[in-house]
Amino acid sequence: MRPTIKDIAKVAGVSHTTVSRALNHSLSIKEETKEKIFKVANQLNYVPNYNARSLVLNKSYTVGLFFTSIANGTSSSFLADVIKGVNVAIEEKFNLYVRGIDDYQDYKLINRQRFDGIILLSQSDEDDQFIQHVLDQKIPLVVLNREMKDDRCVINILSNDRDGVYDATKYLFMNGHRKIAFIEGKQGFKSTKERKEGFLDAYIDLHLNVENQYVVQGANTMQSGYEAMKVLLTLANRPTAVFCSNDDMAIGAMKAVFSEGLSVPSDISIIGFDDIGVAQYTTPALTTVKRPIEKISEKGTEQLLEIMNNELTKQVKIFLGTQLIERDSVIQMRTIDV
Amino acid sequence: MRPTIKDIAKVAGVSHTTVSRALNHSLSIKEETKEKIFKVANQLNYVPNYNARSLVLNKSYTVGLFFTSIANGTSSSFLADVIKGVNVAIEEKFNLYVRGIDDYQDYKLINRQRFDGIILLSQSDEDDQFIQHVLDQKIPLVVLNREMKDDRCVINILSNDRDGVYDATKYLFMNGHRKIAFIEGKQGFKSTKERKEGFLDAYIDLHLNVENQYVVQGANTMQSGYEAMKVLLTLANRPTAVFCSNDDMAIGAMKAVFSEGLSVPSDISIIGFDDIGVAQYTTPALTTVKRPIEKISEKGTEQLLEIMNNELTKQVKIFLGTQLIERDSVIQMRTIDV
DNA sequence: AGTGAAAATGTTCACGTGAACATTCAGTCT
DNA sequence: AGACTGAATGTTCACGTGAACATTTTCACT
Repeated sequence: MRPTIKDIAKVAGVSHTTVSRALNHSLSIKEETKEKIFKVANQLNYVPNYNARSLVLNKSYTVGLFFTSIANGTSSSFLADVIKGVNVAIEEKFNLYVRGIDDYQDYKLINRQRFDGIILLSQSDEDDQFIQHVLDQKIPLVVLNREMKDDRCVINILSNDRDGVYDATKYLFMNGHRKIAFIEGKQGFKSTKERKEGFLDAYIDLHLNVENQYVVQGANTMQSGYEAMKVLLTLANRPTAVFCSNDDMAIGAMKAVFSEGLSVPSDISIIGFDDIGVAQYTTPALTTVKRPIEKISEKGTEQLLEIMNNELTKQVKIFLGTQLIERDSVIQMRTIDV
Repeated sequence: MRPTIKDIAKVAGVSHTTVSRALNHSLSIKEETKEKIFKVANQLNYVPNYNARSLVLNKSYTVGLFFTSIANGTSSSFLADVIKGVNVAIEEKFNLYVRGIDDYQDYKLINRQRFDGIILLSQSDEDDQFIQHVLDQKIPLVVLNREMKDDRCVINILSNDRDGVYDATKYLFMNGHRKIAFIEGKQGFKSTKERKEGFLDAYIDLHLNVENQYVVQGANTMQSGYEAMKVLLTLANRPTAVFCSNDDMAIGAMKAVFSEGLSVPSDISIIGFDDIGVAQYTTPALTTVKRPIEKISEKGTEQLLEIMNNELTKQVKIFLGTQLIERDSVIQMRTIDV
């Protein structure tokens, strides 16, 4: 059996409380005693029992990392980037649990005893129910990636997708494009709505006529991007540029263009969103809007740890800027037909 | 404060042990009492305290999912596929804990009290130290993705990379290629070695002369594939086909070919390994060797749960086959120069 | 040396659960 | 009816830790 503080106490000839205090660096322990206890602890190869500690302190040393869904609509690179970001910032003593909200039948299992804090990568308004549950449980919460409109006490970190799309659309315009199509993301995702709004705002500000047929539904997957582009290519009045709500769909869309014997960007310019790893390795390299998802995750984790330590529940909303990454999938139109 | 079994006991007018027994479906509880207790438990919205339970039962309800490293050398798609696979099979009551081995300074924190079972996606022989630690702790273990040669008690599930590469190399040969180059994976990874061996075996069996300059080092990243291919393209006697140890590098390699104004597959044929999501959306679509990593993860999780429940430590080694996926990045050579 | 205060350590208890052992109860057999 | 049996439930304790409160030790100051 692995040693407990009582075993250490016996060997060191002190009471178990003294050991506890020493290990927790209490100030009222003589330096000498402390050293002795640490020595014994090391000799016995002591490891604290987190379950017992959790029980008495009512802490879990666990941080939950939740996604709206892990199986559906969450791209690999998104999942991986988030996990990497969180891993950078999280302390070793914390366990990191990864799950999709949709894996849960019942939120009962999500409570203070099990989670010291929760990071939610929220993609859909439907997560609100989950968020409410977490808040009810008074579990420190950080919501990333989706803006929380109401004034509930949460840390909210996100990228300004709307502006990102707006700027990208304008960029297409500045390059002479007037017939700009848009491939939407997965229905029900907040980012889908945000990005579409950014696009429409730009369209209006640029005094372009919004043609319904230029807005096509996708589902955030490469396949859906492929299919959506196929539809756009059948149009009599074909667009000269297509904005795809994420890079995965942009990759699918490029494939669709090639499959018709057309070229990117000569025939069709394409812009994506996210700047995933492959984006710079496609041919042509994908012009896209970089969303600092790893940074967001890292920052969010830091904020969460801060709340967990200080117990103060300040409310913060941080927008991390997006950035247009110019690569080779957009061409400058020579003839501008207004 | 959330209710405990003692609160339930008080309301139901029984002892807390009776409540405990009822909730755990003990046979020696009258059906009537049991019903009453469940009713009260539901009314009070009772949720068991896992910390207390863990303390007394010495179980953690936690499964650890470990990677050799999360930040280095593990591709996004690999990470995501594994997590998805595990999530399919794991039961709701278990927490899933994700970390890279290299995030740990000290394995002390990895012990039976914290982990009921561990799934290791092993990529390097250096993981052996970790494996030994886990075995010493008598934590049920499943090692995926890398073959364990010795007879220690583990479940070992993996794909037969060597055969996969062998077959793919032969496929290039059958298509008339004689000058076949090879881009190695990240140094220190077992898969790197396995795949290289498969390649060399094929080379020998096909009576080809192994040219040292045809074997170039990579690091599993797209960038490294790009750079490695650049080197190959400078050779006086340029290869007609290149086998890349993973798809990421294949994507980088393709980019390198294009950047020289050459074409895939007309000038250079390329084969990858893994069959990641984008592989079918590159242009040309990437011919590759499919490795069923999600299946491996799912299967591994099932096996782990089995051991954890039955307590019996059987030893299993399962090879899941790889499969050559013919797409468009390999061309049949017309002139065969032996 | 004696006093008092602060520093250092010890004793006891609680956390929520489940197991071992103890007791009660209902029903059966003589 | 009394003794016995097994089912049903209760009592007590342990798990490992840390907090509250209690006690002892140390040391400065008179």
